[in-house]
Amino acid sequence: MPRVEQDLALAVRKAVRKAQQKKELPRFEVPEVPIERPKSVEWGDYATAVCLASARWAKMAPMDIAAQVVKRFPKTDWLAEITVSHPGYINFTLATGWLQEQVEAILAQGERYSDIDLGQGKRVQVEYGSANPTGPLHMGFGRNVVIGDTLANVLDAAGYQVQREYYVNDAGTQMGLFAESLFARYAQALGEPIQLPEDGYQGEYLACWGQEIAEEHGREFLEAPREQALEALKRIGLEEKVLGSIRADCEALGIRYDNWFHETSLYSEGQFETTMTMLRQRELLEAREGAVWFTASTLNDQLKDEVVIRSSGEPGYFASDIAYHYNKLVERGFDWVIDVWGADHQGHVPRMKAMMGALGLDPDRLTLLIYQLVTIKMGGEDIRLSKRAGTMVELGELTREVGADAVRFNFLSRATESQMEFDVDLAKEQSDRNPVYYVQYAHARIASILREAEARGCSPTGGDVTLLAHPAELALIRKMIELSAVIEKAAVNLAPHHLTYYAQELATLFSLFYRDCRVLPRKTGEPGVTTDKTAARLKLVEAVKIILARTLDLMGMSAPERM
RNA sequence: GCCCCAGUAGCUCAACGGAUAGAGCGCCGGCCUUCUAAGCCGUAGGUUGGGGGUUCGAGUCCCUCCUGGGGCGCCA
Repeated sequence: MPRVEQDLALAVRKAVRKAQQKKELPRFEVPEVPIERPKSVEWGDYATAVCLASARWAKMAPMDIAAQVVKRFPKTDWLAEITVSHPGYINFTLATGWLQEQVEAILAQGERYSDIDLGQGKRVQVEYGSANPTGPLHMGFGRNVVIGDTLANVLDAAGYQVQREYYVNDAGTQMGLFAESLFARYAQALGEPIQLPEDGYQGEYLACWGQEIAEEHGREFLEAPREQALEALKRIGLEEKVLGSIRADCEALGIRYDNWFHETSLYSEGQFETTMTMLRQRELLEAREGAVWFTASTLNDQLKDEVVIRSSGEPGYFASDIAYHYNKLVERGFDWVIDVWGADHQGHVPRMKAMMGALGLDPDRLTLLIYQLVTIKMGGEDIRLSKRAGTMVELGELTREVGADAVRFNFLSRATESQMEFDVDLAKEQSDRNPVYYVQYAHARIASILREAEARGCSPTGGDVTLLAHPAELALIRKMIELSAVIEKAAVNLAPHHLTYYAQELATLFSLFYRDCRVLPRKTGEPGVTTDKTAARLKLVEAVKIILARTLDLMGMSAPERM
């Protein structure tokens, strides 16, 4: 895996020091050396503005500093040209030979060519999904699971050891309400005139599940004591119905999990007691108004105190979150924990950070990744989603109608901090023109070329990559080596949306190559392509297939051989 | 009232503090006897919500105002 940016930054730093030793530059502290990709080819493959930033410390014109740095730049075989341009940039152009070698390197290293070692094996847990388990996932949660799953892929590629977790909130009042609602639907299915609780879950899905349970179990739960019946329905509803549907929806979208963590286990295994004791010892708990409070206001006057144990004796959600995160960071010892949360939970972030401090943990070990909520447009109207009111579009339904790859791409192509509108009608209607198909089409075309090559007996074996000198070929190679930088950017900023843009750019460059450079000899007439060039281009095309497939894989999408 | 996020082309959205702000969709016009036309080429479209400031340099950082979304519960 090439680390061009890092090598360049180091070399620039070295050159400045050398020039300073030779008294060609005055002594000054070298600032961070930013390496960027210029927008125009006339500025080379990479550029740095470090001389512009240094000008005020060096008390010299940026152009003059740049000239001195270039003079002392260490010799390398992978750079062809180093130039200076106004108002003081240093521009670097990669050697053609080095670029061509990367094709061989990609073929040799395969899909892991672009992986980096940013994480150095650190153990990170990404928790995503984790909706209240009281019904099927709605569309809005698609954004949550797609961001989380893709981020996990990216961090894995960036050298972290990743665990993917779903937190099942199977304790608390919402579950109780769910059980009562399900009981009512079950009873109604058997002809009993039992009303839904006032704040109960109204969704159609509960009526279906009630019906199913009535068919499977008959009047069993009507005859049982109410408490016992509610417990049984809660268990059946949660394990069989809710989690069953969530697992199915995730699977349909290609969302993977390594672990499903049940909230109730925090109580049954003593985790909850342990953390409460810790907080008590640190004098952060206070009994007041019949409840027990976490006195966050003593830690930070921006914060309000928070109830941890309600006057009913039941722990509140914040209490279980403390225990849960203690479990992740201390008991299970993850170096870093990332929770993917919707913007409706943002108010919870400062409390969680304060809680980390209260437990004596470094707050940076916990990242709360907040994504802005999705607004749904259907039939030209904005729809408000509410599971309890039953107005929802189910994620599974969306996946069936629009297709998993298109759904993922749609949710993925926006930065997490920007609001997005999902126009369901447009997504269905335009599924053929969705950019995801553009990327997949490029992959399918490559597969087609390779099939055709085999049928005609053309082979890449012995292909000489130094024949790959056409501008379209070199542009493709340049884009391929960029994937490492994209993975890094996505991992550092927790911004998986960069992948979608990269994928489109790579596909575009392949399309241009396809237009300008024939791979296989023409069947009839001339001019054709020499055998040498065919072999070299087959190597290039195979490499592109690897990088494109890897990019699609990181986004959790399929790389079709035919379309 | 206080806190968080956003405001960029007709629409949906990009842009590590860097050079001339970019894509897709949509509009209009071209290109299939040749490896997949789900493709390619061309045209049009912008005072980056308004106003100040910091900086060699601001869509990006700071202040302020306006607009939209979210939060401020013994729900999660």
